[in-house]
This record gives sequence, structure tokens and C-alpha cells, in this order.
Amino acid sequence: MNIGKAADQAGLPTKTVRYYADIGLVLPSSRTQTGYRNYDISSIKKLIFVKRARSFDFSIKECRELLGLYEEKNRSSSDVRKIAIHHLEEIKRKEEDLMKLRIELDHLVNACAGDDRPNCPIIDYLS
Amino acid sequence: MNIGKAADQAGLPTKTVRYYADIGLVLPSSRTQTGYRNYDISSIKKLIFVKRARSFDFSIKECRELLGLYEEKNRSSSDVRKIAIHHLEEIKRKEEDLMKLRIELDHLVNACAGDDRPNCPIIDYLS
DNA sequence: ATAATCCTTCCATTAAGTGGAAGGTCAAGA
DNA sequence: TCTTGACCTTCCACTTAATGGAAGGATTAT
Repeated sequence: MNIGKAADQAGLPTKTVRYYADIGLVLPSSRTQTGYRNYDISSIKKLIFVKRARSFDFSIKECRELLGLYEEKNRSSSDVRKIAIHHLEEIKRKEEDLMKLRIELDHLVNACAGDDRPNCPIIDYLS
Repeated sequence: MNIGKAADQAGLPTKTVRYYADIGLVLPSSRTQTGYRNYDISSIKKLIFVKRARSFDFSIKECRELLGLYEEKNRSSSDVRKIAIHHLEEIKRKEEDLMKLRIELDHLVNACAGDDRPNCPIIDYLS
């Protein structure tokens, strides 16, 4: 399968699939004599796997590790879980940061009249 | 004041202050004959303003707009509020996305035994 | 045969800095 | 006065995870 079809199957932009090949994340199964990338079913499954993992905001580095475990049939589920927990902690941290930010910014926005006058608690707070 | 002192006063890395000068966000008030950047109190206040705005995750572009309003003494607070509300919406959106992610990933992590066996709901879900 | 649609590689750009190299400047001590 | 150390300068490269585009080769349809 050509890269365009493979990208369609995986639901990824062609550019992204090519990028994943460039960085060695998901290599095409082969190349034609004229240099076209070939993707077989196994490589397309990997693309889909990466797409899902990315949608969970796993970094490319983490995707690489997860993909390694995905392929390693005698893996330990604890290895997978370790990566997932680490990522979960990261997400929780970000979520908390955003919540604090949201609350504080919400206060400021509510305190601001938002009229024609220059007086502004938001500017004051940042000054 | 030299850039190092100014950076200290603002609580920013020197590199960052130089970067802000490079992109025209906060220019030094002058230069010495030998090319050293000079920061007066007004420019240091701007650095602090930007630092605070950045800590609210306002983008550099937004910081530029806010800084413009900060300096414009006959501004309308509604202009400031508009930027802040827009940013707030963005933060809310991100927060919701993260929450969904966190909940889903939490389920997966809980479903995974995390032992020596290869069977793993996390991998299964991504496959 | 030719046009349209693929595909290739390579380069630039995005955001917001950070790190480092090569070299100029300044203040203090011997 | 010389030198050493701590500043400062500019310029280039690197980070993340792609994305956009140019120039040109391959394939397919008419």
C-alpha cells in the first residue's frame, strides 16, 4: 500500500506518516524499486497504535516505548503500566496547574468592569 | 542597569530578557557606546509585567497586546477583558480535554494488573 | 501523448526559549 | 600596568511534533 492509502487507513495526514518513517517510529514494511514506501497491514496497525497513543498525549518517546512493548509478546504488563502511570501523573499535574490558573484568571475577569474606562484590575494585577 | 541585574530584578533568566529584546517585546531603554543593553525602571517593570502574564500562560503575542494596553493610559478595560476572556476560554478547553484524558487513562491504569504477564488492557485499548 | 495525481527529498517554519562558542568589555587585585 | 574573572555581545544550533511548500520523478487515466 502506498503512503497515501496507508495514511487514510490510519486516519493520519500523509506528512505525519512520512515524518514517523523519518524518525524511525513506524517504518514502511518496504520500498518499491522507485523509492515509494510500502505499508503492509502490520505497519498500518502500528500507525493506528501510535495515533491512539498520541491522542492520549503520550510523547513520541513514550509512543516508541509503548510500541516496543506492543510488539514484544512476552512483555510484562507492569512495564506498560509504569509508562501509563507516569504519564497520568503528568496529566494530573497539568490539570491542576490549569485549574489554578483558570480560577485566578476567572477572578480577574470578573473583577474587571470591561467598559470604556482605563481602570483595569487585570492590568493592575500584572503590574 | 545591565541585562544581568535587570534579569535578576525581574526574576527572569538573562537569556530570556535578551530574547524579549530580540523579538521586540521589551526593549532596553538604551545601549552603552560599547553595545551593552541598559534597562531603566520602566523597562524592568515591563519585564515583570511580561513575566506575570507569561505565568498566566498568555502567549507572547497576547503579552504584546497586554503590554500595549498596559502602556496606553487611555485604554478601555473592555479591551483587556476581551483578551483575558479569550485566554480563559482556551484554558477551560484545555482543562476539559485533560480531564477527559485523565479519566480515561485512569480507567486503563486501574484495569491493568501491572504484573509479569504480558496481557495488558492498555496495549489492547491502543491496538 | 499528456494531464492529473500520486510520490520523492529537502528546506523552512511554528513557540518560547535554552545552550554554547567565539570574542569584546569592565572592574579589581598584584 | 597587566591580568584574571565576571560580565557582556552576536550568532548558530537544538528542543517538540509536526506542517507547508518547492522541485522533480512515477503512475494512472484519458
